[in-house]
Parts: sequence; structure tokens; C-alpha cells
Amino acid sequence: MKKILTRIEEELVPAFEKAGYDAAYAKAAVSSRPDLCEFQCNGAMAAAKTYKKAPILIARDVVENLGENSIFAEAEAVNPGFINLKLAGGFLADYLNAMQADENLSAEKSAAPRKIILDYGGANVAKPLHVGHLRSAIIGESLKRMGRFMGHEVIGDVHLGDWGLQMGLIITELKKRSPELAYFQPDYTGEYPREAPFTIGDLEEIYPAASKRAKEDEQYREEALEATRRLQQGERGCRALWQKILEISVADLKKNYGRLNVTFDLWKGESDAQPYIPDMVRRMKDEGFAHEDQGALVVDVKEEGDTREIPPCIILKSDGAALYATTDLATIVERMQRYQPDEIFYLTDKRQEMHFIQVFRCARKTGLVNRDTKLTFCGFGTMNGKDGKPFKTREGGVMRLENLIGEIEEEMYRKIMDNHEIDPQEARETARIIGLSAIKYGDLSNQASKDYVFDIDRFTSFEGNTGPYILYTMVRIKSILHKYGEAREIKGGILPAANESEKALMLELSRFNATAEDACEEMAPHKICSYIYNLANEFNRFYHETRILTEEDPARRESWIRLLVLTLRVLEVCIHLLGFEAPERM
RNA sequence: GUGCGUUUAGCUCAGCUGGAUAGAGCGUUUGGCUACGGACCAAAAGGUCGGGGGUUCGAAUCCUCUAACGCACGCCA
Repeated sequence: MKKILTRIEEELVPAFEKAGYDAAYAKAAVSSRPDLCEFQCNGAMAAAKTYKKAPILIARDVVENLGENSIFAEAEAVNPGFINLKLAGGFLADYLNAMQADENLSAEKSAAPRKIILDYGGANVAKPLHVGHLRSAIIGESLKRMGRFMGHEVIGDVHLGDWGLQMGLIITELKKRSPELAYFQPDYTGEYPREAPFTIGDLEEIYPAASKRAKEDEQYREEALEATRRLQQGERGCRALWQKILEISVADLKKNYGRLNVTFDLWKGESDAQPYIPDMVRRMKDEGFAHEDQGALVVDVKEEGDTREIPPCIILKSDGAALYATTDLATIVERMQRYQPDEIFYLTDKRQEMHFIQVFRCARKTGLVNRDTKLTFCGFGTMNGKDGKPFKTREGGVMRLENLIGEIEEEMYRKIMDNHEIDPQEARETARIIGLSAIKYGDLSNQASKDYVFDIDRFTSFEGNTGPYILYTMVRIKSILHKYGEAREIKGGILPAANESEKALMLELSRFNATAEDACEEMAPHKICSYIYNLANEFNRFYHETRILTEEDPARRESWIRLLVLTLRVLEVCIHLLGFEAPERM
């Protein structure tokens, strides 16, 4: 459906033309002075120079030529040359009626749907998720949902760190502790046990221990490197043990991501790309893209017009081993072969930007992707503590995600129990839902690319511009609808607004399609946040001034109920895009 | 050193293609519960938009210089 601004411009264009001015000046915008008007056109001032005429005179001409029409209740030219517009109540009501009849609330799908692989999450096997993983999960999940909302086919891939020295370290440490395991017997040929010989708790303790030991003990490090080599060469025992580590770890990761309402379509990892490396490297050499430099195999990725030195992309280290860029490039090969995506989208910490510039250029230059395959990098900022430095526990350590979520849920639970008499079990579930909204809204309401301050007290405070405030508004609406009686059939449509706060609410609702499409296009969840915050504000103001259920005129009452239903639907779609949900009560 | 980013109220942040009086939240001050949920609403106070110069009828927004802070700059991921 056409945007409300488009509809307004469709009226302005002929008015400009009839008055003898270029239609390009007929641009409408939401008013910056809501006390004066709802929409405004500044084209007269822009046109003044071209036509050597006072802007106010042009504005008057245009207003005159707007003439009789059904969409404006008021159109006025004011100094120095603004055209102030107010919509006709009937037009706005019709617009909302069309919106509520539309399954997608009048937002349009992309005209050119793409298949997009979205690489986010950044989890590593056998390492617990910590706060550093939070933004990637939250923003990525939202981007995935926004992409789908626009009609794209989005494939989310967690792309696990499941290869390399970290795996060798764990295997080595396991061997030290339980050398008797079948995995470590070179002559063992039978089936390996179905049960893993360790728990996720063991793994989480083993990795840091091994990592620490390798730093202190050169011989231990050698052993870990050797184990890594054996794994990569596919030694049976190593491979089987690695498989177990993966199994246990992935199950735990799924559980933790699940608590965040984050799901992935693919649980591929760096290991999956390894088979593609040899061919890829050979081709790069054969086709003359890769050459040796200071012992390493590199591909130059400098381009004309660079304002800075872009170092070459290193394909193989001087010892012949693959590294980060190699795996990422091979993953591109794999993805192109298996999925033929139109776009591969990477969401990581913004500090990795240079790496992705190199990888993208290299992939293009060496023809790993098609000419029209989009490679996109989106970097997010750091999550800081109140002191402005990277978020840490009170003791100064790295905060585990599980603990952070637990802490917030606990805080929510306390507040809910303080406020109401409520079944503790329901309160637990509600606390989980509200806590999630607090974390996610707190994150997503900031621009993704900027660093932001994660302030637990503020996010859990239940006041102001927070997730819980949005949920509270929704629960209020649900409560009224429940009292009205869900079973009761609602007849008729939304009527023109009866008062100012109702019209303000209706105007806000009418902006949903433009806002949602813009936010999705720009990959900007924070725009959805600010929209629903405004919408919730407008709703609460309207609610405060309007007695809905006791309204005597049935047509008016049902119109309001419809307005409530529409508001709730818009809020539900929006928080879905942000990746959380609302409880029935709170 | 080079490049990129950030700088808006006491604090945390918005500000769309340049437009009218730069907006929210928290905090501070004040008013409103015989109510469909007060986790709400209404209002006040609080700003040389880091600084200088420029473009424009008009700049937080565009150009330029500059300062402070952050980040990245070949064999870690």
C-alpha cells in the first residue's frame, strides 16, 4: 500500500504543476511542529531561487491550486514559505481501515527478494557464551527477522569456531586426565562409546585450564599443536572425540541461544570449509592471483582510489598453514556451491572491518563469487559498562551470558512479586519474557554501529524508554480487549478521530509501513524501537483521556476497540522484528 | 604515523532527503488514582549541538581546518 507521504505528494504534485512550478519541489515531510500541523511541504522555499519569487507567494499559489480534495482538512501557507497540512479525519480513518484489512499491515515486501546467508553469533565450541556474544546474537536475530519480513529468504548460520588450536588444546587436556579412553588408543578399531566422557561443565573448565597451561608450558603447547594436526589429518580417535565435543557443546549453545529467542538455520562451522581449501588455494596460484611475499602466500587487494594502505590478504602462513582469512574464503566457496546466495551478510564486532574488506576484495578478485553477489559487512560496537569501558563482572572478569541473563531475570522476578499477588511459577515465566525485552530493547534501541553502555539498573528499571514499558502498554491493551470479550464480533470500521489524542494515535499508526520498510532496508532495529516507543506513548495518552468500555455509542466503542486491536497488532509485529514477545499479564 | 569512527541537557541516547522554538528517557521540582492495570499521565527547570572558518534565504545535518577520545593497520580469531 502507498505510504501516507506518497499519498500527500500525489496531491501536491498537480498543485505545483498547475501553479506553474516544477513537480520536483512537491516533497512532503512529517511536521517538525506538531502544534501547527501534521505534515509540511518546504518546496516553496527551495523553489524561490529558481523562480525569483518570494517563497510565501509560491506557497500561496500551491495552496490555492490544491483546491477541493478529500485528503486534507487544512492546507495553509505561512511565513517564510511553509505549506502546513492537516489530514482529513475520514481519509486517515480509511487509511487505517485498509491497513487493518491487510495481512502485512500495509507494509510491502521487497520487489526483488534475495537469498541471503546471514553469518552471526560468533560462538566457539567448548567456550561458554559471554557478554561479547550478546550483541551479535541480538542484532543478528533482529536482522534475520527484518529480512524475512521484507520477503527475503534469509539463512542464519552460527558459523561455529570449531577448528584450530583450541580443539587441540582440549583434546590434549582430556588425554592428560583420562589417557585410558578408547579415543587415545592408537590400535583401537571398535566403535567408540555413544556417551561422551565429559559434560559441558567439564569442557568449560577444561578449555581455560588447557589454554593457561599451554602459555606456561612449551612442551604442552607442542602436544596441543600435534593433536590439532592429527585432528586435521583426520585421525580416527581424534576425529571421534572432536565429534563428541561438538555434540555436547552445540546442545548447550542451542539451549543458551534458545533462552534469547535466537535460532539458527545452519550450525555449520569452520571445519566444514576445510575440504574446500586445497582446491581454492591451487586455483588462486594457477590463475596467478596468489604470490609469495615474505614467505607467505598472499593475494594483493589494493585498489585504485584507496585512501589508505590495504595490506594483502594472506592465504597461507609461511609455514603453509591456513588461517582466518583462508577459512572465511573457503566458506564463501562452500556457500556459493551449496546455496547460491545473492548476498552473504556478516555481522561481527566492528573491529574486524579491515579483515572483511580484504576477504571481500580477495573473493571478488579471484572470482569466488559472482559479479552480482553482494558481500556485506555490518560491524557493531562494543558493549560497555557504566564506566565506559568494556563490560566486566564486579570482580573484573568476563561475564558469562548465562549469568547475565539469570541476574536480570532474578531482578525482574523480584519486581513482579513485589508488585502483585501472583503465582510464582507464572511470575518466573513472565520474568523471563520481560527480562528478555529489557536486554534486547536496551541493546537494539541504540544504533548498532556505536558502542553503548549496558546499564543493568536502567534496563531493568521498568520506566521510560524500555522494553518493559512497551510490554506494559501491550498488556494493558490485551487486558481491555479481554474484558470487552474476545468472542464478541466487532462490526464496522475505524471512525474518524473524535479527539486530538485519538488522531495522534491514528497518525502514528499510519506511519507503520514507511517506518518498518525503512528500518528493514537500512538494517536499523533502533528505528523500530523509537517508532514503538512513540506509538506506545501516543496510545497511553489516548488511553488516559478516553473511557473506552463505558462509551455509550456502540459504533464509537467498536471503532475504538478496532483501533486497539490494530495498535496491538502493530506492536506485536514490531517486537517480533526485534526478537521478543509480550506476556498476557505482567 | 596513516586511515576509520565518536563528540548533542548532569547521565544515557534520538534527530529521516539541510527548514519553523534541537527532541526523548533517567535524575531534579510540581500536579493527577471513587479508573478499561499508577510499571501510567500532565507540567517545569536544564543546550554557545567539541572548537574555528566556509557554502546557503536557512546548518546538529553539507565542505574545510582543528582538538579530545576510541578502534584498526601481514602471517591471532
